[in-house]
Amino acid sequence: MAAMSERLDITFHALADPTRRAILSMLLEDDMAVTDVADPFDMSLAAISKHLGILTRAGLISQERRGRVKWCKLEPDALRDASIWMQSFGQFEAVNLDAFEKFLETELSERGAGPDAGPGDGP
Amino acid sequence: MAAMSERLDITFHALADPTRRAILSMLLEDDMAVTDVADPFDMSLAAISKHLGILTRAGLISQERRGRVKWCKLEPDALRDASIWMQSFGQFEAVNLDAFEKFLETELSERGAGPDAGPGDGP
DNA sequence: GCTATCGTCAACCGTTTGGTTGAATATGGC
DNA sequence: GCCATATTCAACCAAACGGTTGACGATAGC
Repeated sequence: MAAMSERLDITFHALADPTRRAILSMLLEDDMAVTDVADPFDMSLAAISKHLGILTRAGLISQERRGRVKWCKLEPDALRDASIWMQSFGQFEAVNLDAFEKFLETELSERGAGPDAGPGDGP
Repeated sequence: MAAMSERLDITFHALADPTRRAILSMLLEDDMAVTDVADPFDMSLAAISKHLGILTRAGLISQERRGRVKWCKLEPDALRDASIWMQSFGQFEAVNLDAFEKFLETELSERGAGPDAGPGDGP
């Protein structure tokens, strides 16, 4: 399926930039306006706007305009295809399977505890 | 952790190219020599050699020279960090959790059945 | 020792990327 | 209506990307 391949291109490319991953981390905590997203970065607003466009095209976030403010919201589902693609490479390695079992365990036991700083990778 | 961020940059960038993902798919089935990897692609050997260099630097494959032939081997462990990073964005979404539980189920039930064509995305 | 094969290197090319700046386009509040 | 705020657009820039070609360095086989 060619469309799938293109989607993976776009998704992985979007994730291959530390600024964009940091933005995703920030959005884990809450929806944010574009200006607020840009605030902690040592970079022009226009640059952040471009990054947000790339994340939006990848489906990793959605942007909704309310008044003059555009709100950015994380869309974690978009990661699923890429994540599943990646896992297909691990499925014949016992080590990797263990890693995912462990992930699920901690995921389940920590369920309900709010995020504190996201997965790291801040600016 | 800056080193972690850089590793994610390199890993995701390596995955953001259809040729490189196709190479990984091919290596799922067996280890291959550089020339054999290049064979199905409509592209120069030098170009494939560069792609293999990028995959190697990302730790996604390893290359071992035996005689005049250089063998390429998949290293699925390198995907683990990136995969775990991705999952951290899904962990507050029940839908995603379900997806991973389902993945684990099918993974466990299909264990032992050899791969037939990899996860697709061929050239 | 020749010659063919395997793979990389170096130089080049056009395109894309990630950033800048300044102007433009809403919308909101008084 | 007017000014401030929020966001994007357009043009530009240096650097990186993905590809080509041709020369080159090893190794294998005869």
